Amino acid sequence: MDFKTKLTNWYSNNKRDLPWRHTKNPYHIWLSEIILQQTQVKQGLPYYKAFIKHYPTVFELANASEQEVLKLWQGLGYYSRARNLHKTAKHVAFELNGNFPDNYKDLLKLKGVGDYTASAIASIAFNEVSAVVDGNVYRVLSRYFGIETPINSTAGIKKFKKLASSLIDKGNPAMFNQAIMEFGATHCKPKNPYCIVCPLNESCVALQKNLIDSLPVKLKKTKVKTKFFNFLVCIDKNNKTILEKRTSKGIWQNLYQFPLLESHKSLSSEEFHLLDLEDSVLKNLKYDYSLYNEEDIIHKLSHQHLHTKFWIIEAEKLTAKAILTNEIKNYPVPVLISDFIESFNFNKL
DNA sequence: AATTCGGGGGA
DNA sequence: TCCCCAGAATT
Repeated sequence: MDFKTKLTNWYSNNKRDLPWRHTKNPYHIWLSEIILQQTQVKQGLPYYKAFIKHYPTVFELANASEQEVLKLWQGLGYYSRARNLHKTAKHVAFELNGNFPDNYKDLLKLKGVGDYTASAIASIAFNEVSAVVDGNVYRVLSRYFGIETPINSTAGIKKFKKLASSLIDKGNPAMFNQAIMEFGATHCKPKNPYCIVCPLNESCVALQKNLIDSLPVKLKKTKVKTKFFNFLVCIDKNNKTILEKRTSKGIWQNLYQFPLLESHKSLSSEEFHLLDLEDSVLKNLKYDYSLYNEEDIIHKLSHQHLHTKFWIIEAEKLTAKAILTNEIKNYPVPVLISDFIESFNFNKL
């Protein structure tokens, strides 16, 4: 038996029952692939179900507001995926009459669709022979063939795409692509893979050479930066508060938060005045303040550690853009903010 | 070629 | 802690 036969046989006996495996609807396949980018099935599954329920077709998604889409995406991370999802839905619905492109080349033109996702949709929804290369494929192929080229180098990206293309089952590209990914996800795992009972173990180079734990090779990532965030949680006698939209580039674009002031260090309660309050929502306002958390809440992103303090600001009457605190739930917010909102009882004041 | 985008979970 | 996850876009 050759590589693809052993792999697809394993898949037939071991695949998980997942909702997007019961359809060839390009909208459903596309939605699942966007959600699953850099996201484990367990984490993405409830979001997939929620999106299908709220937006049964690409037209409902296209007609939704970006804020509503981001709210439904809240907690999943990489929010550019949600913004691009919405843009592409509008494009498909209004420019392409609701029809997704049906081939790799044209799928690649869609916002948020790169090499992996274009191959995935083309093969799974349209049976095009186009090999996917995701994190699972890198791991399976680097181990089986004993390839030490870094998977995130230009040479590695080309080599593994070419190798996967040479292995794909041209008679059933949809099954082969899903099989190799599923095999990587549940069998040829990063830690403690099931080599003893592996259908490919007789010919796996990494297993023979004891390289399982050192493959795949990956270039080291950049180091994490530390930032100090101070959120101003304003509350007035009318039970109103202030949320601001993050409009600039960077993390959490188009999500909402309490007014934010950054500092160069973690501030104590006595150092509140070190914040640049002149240019903040507190300008020309009488207020009392208190520190909600003495210890920094450290919110860890992949490339930033956010040392966070929440300052409770009580005022007589907030001006301008204040909203009722019971309306907060309508706004998409980062997990850091939603965790605070959950722990802080606005109604007690 | 490197960096920037989140958040959850495993060992 | 560190690493990984059905990667893409930007610099």
